[in-house]
Order: sequence, then C-alpha cells, then structure tokens
Amino acid sequence: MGTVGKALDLLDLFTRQRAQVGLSEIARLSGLNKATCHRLLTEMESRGLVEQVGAAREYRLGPAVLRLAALRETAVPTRDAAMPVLQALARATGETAHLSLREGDRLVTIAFAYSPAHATKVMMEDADILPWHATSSGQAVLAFLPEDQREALLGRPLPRLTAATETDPDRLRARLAEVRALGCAETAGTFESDAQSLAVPLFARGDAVVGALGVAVPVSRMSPDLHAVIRREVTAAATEIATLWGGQVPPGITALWQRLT
Amino acid sequence: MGTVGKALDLLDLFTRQRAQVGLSEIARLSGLNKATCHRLLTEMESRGLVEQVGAAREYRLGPAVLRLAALRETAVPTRDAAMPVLQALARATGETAHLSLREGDRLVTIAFAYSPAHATKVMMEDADILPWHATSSGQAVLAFLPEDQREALLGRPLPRLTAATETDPDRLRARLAEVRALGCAETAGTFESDAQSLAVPLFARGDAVVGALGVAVPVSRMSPDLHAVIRREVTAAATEIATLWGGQVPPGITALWQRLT
DNA sequence: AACCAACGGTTCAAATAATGAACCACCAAC
DNA sequence: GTTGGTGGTTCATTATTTGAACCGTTGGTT
Repeated sequence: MGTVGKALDLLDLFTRQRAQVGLSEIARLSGLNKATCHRLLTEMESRGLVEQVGAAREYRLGPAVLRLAALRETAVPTRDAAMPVLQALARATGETAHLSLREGDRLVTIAFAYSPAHATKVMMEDADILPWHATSSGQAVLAFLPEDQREALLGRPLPRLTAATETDPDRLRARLAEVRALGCAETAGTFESDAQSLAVPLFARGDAVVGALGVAVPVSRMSPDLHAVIRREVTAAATEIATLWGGQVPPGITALWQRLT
Repeated sequence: MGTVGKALDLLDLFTRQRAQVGLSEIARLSGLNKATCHRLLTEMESRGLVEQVGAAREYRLGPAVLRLAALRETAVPTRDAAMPVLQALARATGETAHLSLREGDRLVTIAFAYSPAHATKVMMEDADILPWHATSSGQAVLAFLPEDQREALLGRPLPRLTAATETDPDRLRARLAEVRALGCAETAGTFESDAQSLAVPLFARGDAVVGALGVAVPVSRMSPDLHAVIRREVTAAATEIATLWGGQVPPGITALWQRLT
C-alpha cells in the first residue's frame, strides 16, 4: 500500500464516538510509526483535510471535507436529489427511511428521514457504517453485487451482533439467493434486537447496484398491513431515486417488484 | 512537497465547471507525470475519495467525501448550526446572505441563503472560492488575521476582476486598516460589477478569525436605509453564530459593532 | 484502408521520498 | 525527583515514488 493510502486510512480513525484523536493514539490505532503519522497528518492539515484543535493539539476532520462534499453534490446530486423522496417515504410509511451507499468494502448511511407519526422510531446517524450480513440494506446490496465482489465481502468475519444474526456464510449465501429472487431483503433483530427492516437495492447507470434504500421499524409495530405498505412504497421510492440519479431499475427487478405488491 | 500533498492537490482540479477530468488532462493540469497521476488516483479511488465514470473513464470526486463531511458536521456542527441564522439574516435584510470559511490560503463559501423578497438577487454557489482582495468577506477576514498571515496572502497576485477592483497592495493595506477600525468591510463592484456587499469577520474559540459573514445586494437596490439594516442584522447574526460555534466575539469587536448601529 | 493523434494504462531502472528508533521538551501525578 | 504520558523532531537506512518509453484502443482524417 502506498503512502497516500496510509494517509487516507488515518481519516477512517475519526468516528462519531471518537471525533478527535491525539498523535500517539493515532499511531497506536493505525499501527504506523508516530513520526510517520505526524508527517501524514501535517500534510493533510496543510490541505485542510484535518485540523488540530485545543491545548492537547488533537486532530479532527478539517473544513476542506465540507467544500469537497459540496462540490461532489453539485456535480452528482446524490444526497440532495434523494432527500425529498426519502422524506416522502418516511411520511408514507410512518417509519424511518434510510439510504446507504456502497463505498468499496463499506456500506455507509448517507441520509435518513424520520416520520413524525409515532413517538418511538428507529433512530439513525449519518455516516454510520452498516454490517453487510446483518442488515437488510447490506443484504440487498450483496445479493445484486457481481459474484466475485460478493464473495470477497462474505470472506470476512461475520460477527454475531444479536442472537438472531446469521453468521454462517453458506446459510447467508442461501439467504442472498432468496433476496435475489424476491428483489428485496428483510431482516428482523439481526442488527439491533428490537428493530426490523426491509430494503431494496438501488441502481445507477449501467444496471450496477450502488446502494440500498430501506425502512426500519420497531419490531413491536410490524404488522402484515404495514409490511405491504412498506414493500409498495419502498419499491416506488427506489424507482424514483434511480431515475433522479440518471439511471434506471433493470427490467428484471421491476418485474420482481410488481409481483411483490 | 510529499506524495500525500500531491495527491490531495489533484482533488483541487475538480471544480464546478470541470466536475470530471480524464487522466491525461489531470496530468497536464497538475504538471505531474501521467503514471504518477494514475497511481495517486487509483489509490484515492480505492478509498472512495474519487471515482471513475463512463466509457471515457474520467475521474470525479467520490462518495467518501459525503461520509467525511457528515462526520465532520456531527463532530463540529459548523454549517448546520449556522444555516438557520443565515436564513434569518436573508429574511431580515431581504438580500442574499453567505458564510465563508478560511481554509489555509483560500476563502471558501460553505453556505448561503436567499431572500424571497425580490426577483433580482445576488446568486451564489456552494464551494465557491472567493478572492481575498476583491470581496468584503475576504477583506473582513484579512483585516483581522495575524499580520504575518495577512502579508503572506497579500504577497500574491491581486488580479483586476472589474474596473473597481483594488489591485495595489499598499492601498489595500490602508483599506484593511479602515476595516479593522470599523469592524466590518464593504465593497461595491469590486468582484462582480453589479453587486455590492457588506461583511463582518467570524470568530471561533480563542478570538481567532475563521471566516466571514456577508450580505450581498444588487448595486441598484442599495440605499442608506438598507445599509443600516444590513449593518445591524449582520453584526447580530455574527454574534449569534460565534456563540453557536462555542466561541465569542472579542470585546473590542463588539464595541465597534455597537458604535456602528 | 491506412494513417495519425489522443486516449487510459503499464513497465522498470534511477532518483527520491518515506521510514522509524532514538531523541527532545513539556506536563501531570505521585 | 521520579515516572510515564504527551506532541514533536532528527537522520541514516530503506523502500517507494518517479517518468520516459511503451502498449493497446478509439475516433477522426486523408
């Protein structure tokens, strides 16, 4: 791995739980030498990608990421375009709608919308990284990924997050085949024990799956009626988002979705 | 300059006017060897910072910047916190309010808000890079920067953007002294010939200037009354934003602003 | 059909930049 | 005063980056 990769990997050490990190800690977490970390960080700091704050001189993500994100959004209006659809989906279902994108080997939540309909709802956070095997969104993407890429992701550890999490690769493969046949994925209590969710894959230009659109519901509120509503609304919303992104849902998937409702 | 710096500099080649760029073009624009660019880009692509699209395999900013920006905003709610204040400012003045942050040697617009009051208004774009010498926001920041940093920025070329642009460093220094004495900066037709604007510096923790808050008006609409309204509202909004950011306006500046209104 | 120029991408010896153990200076706790 | 933790620096060793020349493909021109 080159120097640039190492530098960019340092950015992944910043999480919501650990927004700012000191130099020694970064060296420890990354496994790199402290001097190396220092050089990489100062170089990124000079470009505004990270910044140093406070008396402890801790590092955190810098303002340049805001500029880059704004630039990306004007060039490829991904989040901004999907946001209204996401809000409508939350309203129509009365539950929490969320949109995740695949970034290499990660599935990242980039937007979500709550419904005001109920006091209890499944809460989400921006920039959350979702486990491939334990979420409906993850399964929806996995199922429609080219086989080699899917297998690469399935080859990794599949941690048991709750009692219901499927951790056997073969059983998961079978599950993904079902998802592929149905056109949508569904999990209950596999990620967080009191939440269940239904998700469909999102397609961009070229029929490639790039993410997933899901609706998450507290287990206590799920019913056959709600289930049907969600299936109908989430497939409609996914179709709309695909169009907004300048792509289209592959005909085979559209057929599956029509059969669902 | 290290390898990381070169890689990050490539990101600055992507602009709104040129959202995606081919490999040879990137090599040409950056002055680096094509093979070098290719390696840097593929390394950044593996981390999602850029992505390759289309038959021409052109590069553009990748989805990872969205995740980083979301993470930065949850850690340091800069834009999200300021947005409501910005909208209120646009409403109160009936004009276009905008907020810019200093990123090293650049001044970048990170948010703006329009007023519905008039059909004509000054339009803005996210992620715009503003010239230091020709905008009121630029002057507001420059005036309150430590002298060494100010001089470093004044040492650069000061292009004549309109007939009214001040391009003489010494006259600009005198102008900045006035800005420092008044606590706010004002320009008319120095950046775009039919727009004028009034801006005040924004302070974060530690009394350091980190950006500027401005209101831009079509020259044809400016009047002494509007001028007074803008001065009052923009200083109030700047005070509010400083508080939201966990800092405070230095007492000396507060005194200047009270004298203004 | 032949040609040309430009594209994205690859190769490998030579040149350069990254690396890391040991080192400060500083601070807080004991 | 000692200990153990910071953030930051140094410099000989080492491994990575670099770039001219290359390949295969594409699209327009003669």
